[in-house]
Amino acid sequence: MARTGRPRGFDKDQTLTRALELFWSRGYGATSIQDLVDTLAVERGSLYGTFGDKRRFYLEAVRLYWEVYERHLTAALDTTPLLPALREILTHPARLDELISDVGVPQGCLVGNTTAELVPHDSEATEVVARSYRRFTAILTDALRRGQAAGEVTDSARPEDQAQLLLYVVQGLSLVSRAGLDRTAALAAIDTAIDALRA
Amino acid sequence: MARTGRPRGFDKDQTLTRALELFWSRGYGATSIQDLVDTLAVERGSLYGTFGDKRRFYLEAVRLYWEVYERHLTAALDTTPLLPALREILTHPARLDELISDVGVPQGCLVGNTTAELVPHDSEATEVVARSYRRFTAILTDALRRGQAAGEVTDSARPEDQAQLLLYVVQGLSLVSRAGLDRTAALAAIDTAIDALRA
DNA sequence: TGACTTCTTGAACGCCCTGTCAAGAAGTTG
DNA sequence: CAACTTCTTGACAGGGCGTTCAAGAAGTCA
Repeated sequence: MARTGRPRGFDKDQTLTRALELFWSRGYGATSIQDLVDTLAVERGSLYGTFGDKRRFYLEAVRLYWEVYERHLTAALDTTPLLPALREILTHPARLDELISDVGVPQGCLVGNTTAELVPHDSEATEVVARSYRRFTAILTDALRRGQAAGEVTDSARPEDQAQLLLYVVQGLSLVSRAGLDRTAALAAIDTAIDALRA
Repeated sequence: MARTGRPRGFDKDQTLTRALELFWSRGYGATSIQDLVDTLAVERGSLYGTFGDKRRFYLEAVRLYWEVYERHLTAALDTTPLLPALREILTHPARLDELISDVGVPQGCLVGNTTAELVPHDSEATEVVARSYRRFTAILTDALRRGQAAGEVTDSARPEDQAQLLLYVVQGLSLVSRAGLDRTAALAAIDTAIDALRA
């Protein structure tokens, strides 16, 4: 029994990455299948055959986005001292190193954008988003715990609570920046947050 | 010359308020004119005649939302001591006293939701949103300056920067809460932020 | 080669959307 | 009353949307 057939004429991962960029810059609703067909140079039927319908396609892109982001996050926090790394993470919430939106403007965090657009109506999207947030706080909690143990981070609050607060800060910055980024003000606010963590 | 005609059969302000609730709970794109017609019990033509097209209608609702919010914000901060009031503001970002969404779930801040959905593509929306953020930071900056002068708030950072950071926190909390609110964790994070402001 | 499987293509379907418009209803004014 | 203005109603147009599908192309396997 032959299990093979005509091979795909495009690279699945690369196509998903480019779709991610488009979804990221335009949002879910404002990105039509036709937009995807035009941008990806893959016909409708092939997209449906490969990725399922639009929603599945989008959610897959969000998962990929988070996967990449989490890798960067973990790598960045695996250093000493911690606070400069944390500052770096807060400073660039709207851009990943490998995935930069096609417009020059910050597009925010795709997970955050998804939260605003699909949550809480879409339960699957809610799961993906909620899990990303849990992962973020878990990773930061670990790092902050190490920071506290090393005497670098203040122990006036629990690492869990500091991490949760930083989630709010990074998502807030990411969102607000879409409306126009005053880089100086943003940096000053971030430094204020970092200073508050200092032991 | 007669300047009058048949009077409107519905209350304009009340209709706008109810439209605001619908837009708030569903978002711009996911709210169809038909939804509005059904919910508001006002026919399409009347809506178009009164509020213009969908975008103008929505932006008017966002302006109203902000107007109400700003009134509450100003009133809440016009008290001593400042920090409890600030805590109250951070605690309830997703609900206004007078405007509560029809679902039990937090729907976030309508300005934040607009930022995610229409900004930066829609320049008029960007203006409305950016101005709301500027007003928020201005009001909080004033309050924090008074708090610093009174010795209640730490002067280890400039009031402007503290205010900007609080904007991020409130917007981040508001957004993240849509994906499911862990009230205990949220409160702990907010207390962490408030404690960091204490002199 | 021929059978089989998978991918590609692009036309077509049905749906819902925003926005318009003409006819009628409901007021005010003189 | 008649003239005038404004609002209401709901059908309608036109377009874009997501999705499907049949026919053909391009591979593998025996």
